[in-house]
Amino acid sequence: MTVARPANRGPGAAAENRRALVAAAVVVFGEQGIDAPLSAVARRAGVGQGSLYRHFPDRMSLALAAFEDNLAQLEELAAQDGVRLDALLALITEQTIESVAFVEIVTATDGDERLDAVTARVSAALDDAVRDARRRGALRRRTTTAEVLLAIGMMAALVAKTPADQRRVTADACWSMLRRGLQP
Amino acid sequence: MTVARPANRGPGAAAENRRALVAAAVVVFGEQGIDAPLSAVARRAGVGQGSLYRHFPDRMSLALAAFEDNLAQLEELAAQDGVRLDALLALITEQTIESVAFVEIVTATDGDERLDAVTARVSAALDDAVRDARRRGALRRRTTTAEVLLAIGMMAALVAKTPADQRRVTADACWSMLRRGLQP
Amino acid sequence: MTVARPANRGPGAAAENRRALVAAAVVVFGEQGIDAPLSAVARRAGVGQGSLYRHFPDRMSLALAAFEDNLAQLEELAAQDGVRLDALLALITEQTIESVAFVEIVTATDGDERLDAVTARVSAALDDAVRDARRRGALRRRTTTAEVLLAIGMMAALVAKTPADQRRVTADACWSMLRRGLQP
Amino acid sequence: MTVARPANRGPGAAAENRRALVAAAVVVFGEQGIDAPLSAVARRAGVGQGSLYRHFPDRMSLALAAFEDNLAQLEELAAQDGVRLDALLALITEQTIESVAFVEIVTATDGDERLDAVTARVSAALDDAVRDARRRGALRRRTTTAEVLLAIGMMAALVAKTPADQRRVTADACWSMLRRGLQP
DNA sequence: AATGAATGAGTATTCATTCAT
DNA sequence: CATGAATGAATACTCATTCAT
Repeated sequence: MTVARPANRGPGAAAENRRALVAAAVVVFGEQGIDAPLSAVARRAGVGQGSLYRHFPDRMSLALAAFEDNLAQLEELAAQDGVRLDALLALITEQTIESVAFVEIVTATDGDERLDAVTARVSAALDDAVRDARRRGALRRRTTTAEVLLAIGMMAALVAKTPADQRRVTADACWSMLRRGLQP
Repeated sequence: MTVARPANRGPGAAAENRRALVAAAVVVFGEQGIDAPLSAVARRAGVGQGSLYRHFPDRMSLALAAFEDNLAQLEELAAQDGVRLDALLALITEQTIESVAFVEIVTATDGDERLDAVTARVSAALDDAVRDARRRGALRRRTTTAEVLLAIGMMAALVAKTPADQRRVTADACWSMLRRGLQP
Repeated sequence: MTVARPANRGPGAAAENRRALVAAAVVVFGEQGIDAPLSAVARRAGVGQGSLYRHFPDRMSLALAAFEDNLAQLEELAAQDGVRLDALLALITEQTIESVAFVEIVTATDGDERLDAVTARVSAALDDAVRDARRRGALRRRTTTAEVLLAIGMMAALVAKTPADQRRVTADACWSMLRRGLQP
Repeated sequence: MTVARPANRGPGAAAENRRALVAAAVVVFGEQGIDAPLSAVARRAGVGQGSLYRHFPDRMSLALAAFEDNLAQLEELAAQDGVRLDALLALITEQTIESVAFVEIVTATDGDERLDAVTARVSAALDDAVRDARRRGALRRRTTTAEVLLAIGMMAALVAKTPADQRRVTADACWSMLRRGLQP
């Protein structure tokens, strides 16, 4: 007895599925955190579980794809002329507030090397602005990008544990203290 | 369906069981975080599931018991004459390094009021030292205990996400920046 | 290490405990039905689990004791001069409405012989009134007590499945039909 | 911790699984009542727990599916020309005798609206026959379908509490009295 | 290459019953 | 004889992952 099979949109749907999965992951991870059920992502994407696994063999690869957008935005902003460090930090803060998972991923503990790559990209995106801020006297002499990343990490880690409706306030309070720690 | 019953060490084992459960919880939560399976705690304590639930009706009550020791230590230290804020922060940092779960609890998001009590106790333990530090000029004028708690929160949140073997280094780096943010 | 043991009121408390257990059972079974946790009964009675088991080795023996009162009331009423069947049925109906468990026990399916004894007592309590009702022409000729018990059983079984706040209405509706079935 | 995976008969097994689950539910619920462990149903169906939950997200949906057959039979019979109320009641009685759970469901107390739908279907199935019986003088004037349902409810509630081997006798006795209550 | 059903291990929680004190 | 803690079996439910079609 053959069971009614729903539409199999065929190979052509591959790219479309991938996009849908990423979009769904952004939302689901953003709402429920990085431990959200993958089935929820697949469901929201309107895509079979199997396809999810084909495109993204593990949770991390899906998460990375989901937040590639954030990274790209950051890099794009960083590439603009005369962008100040504050603007970049503001963007990162915004992204953090919007999605718990973004932080959970970036500060994840698994020895996954793909994460190192992410950190490297963020670091690279900040590098110029850090140097510029140092020159302008907005940062203490000898402040490294790593230190700025540390500050970001602290803010983000705390904001991630904060109920959504208080995140912005918390983030502001964090920066208010951290900025004094970074300034000359 | 009555089955052979294993040893029932009797009510006399109650206190011992409780201790064993708390000890197990310290280890298990410390290693796996606050979401660790309760069955793992029971197993490690060598105690039946039912006994765990009798002693600690929910996860939070077990967690609180597990970290009561930390709080007590903190309060004891705070009660000593002439204790400086740095010493208290050092103790908290040490506790954080030793157990992920401690932070997860303290910074937990659930509206559990027992957590507010914990925060209140930490706050109370720091209060005198904060005032003293302000007077000594070790803190900026008008720095509140709440701000100190914020700093602790950031440090702890980040350390909690750091692999065990790098926690101390990370904690030091955090404080190095946070201290500048707190000082005049 | 000796654990603090709460009051052991000693053997003298036996009778008192028994009474407390029965009273608690009436309430708990009445509210939650015959499958209520025995621990709830012990707790409400303020008596140890062990004592419960000593007095009542199984659920049924506790249940029977709990509803002995109902039976006694019925027998008492039945013993009065000139009592009509209707009065007895009204009492039984009232008891049914008040406690689901009463029915659950009386109509229980287990081959427990103690239940047969209960049925026999109810039957005996009704016998005279049934005979009288037949004589008065309030029951069809040849109506047996067993038939009356059947009617009671149907009413009770249905009422037992009815939400508490609709039991009285349901009971009335039942009797309204059943009475036509019993009358000449 | 990936373990050896047993046969996955594939999606083709879906319909077959569903059927097996329903069949198992009929038996298990019929034997043990509506509170039977769902795991017992899954086991008897030779189907994974997860599949059970996929097909039937809650106990009630499984139960309804299990007794859909009974309803369908009833509706089919009701649709035939010139069917008498007695025939419908006989069928219902037969179904009741065969499965405790059928009654437990139909007379269930939860406010589940799906149950109201079932009651409505039974009611609809009886309506014509009730009207006809009234016309033929087989029912008292003004007897409503609701009253007939009440009679069914009483019979069923009692039969459900009767040991399997005495159900038929009990059911006959019930109807014998109830019929007098329904007739002119 | 897509689909979505199948699978069962894992976890939380409850409760009847036993037994040391 | 009372006490109440101990025990673990039983059950509901979820979800990561596999795989027939």
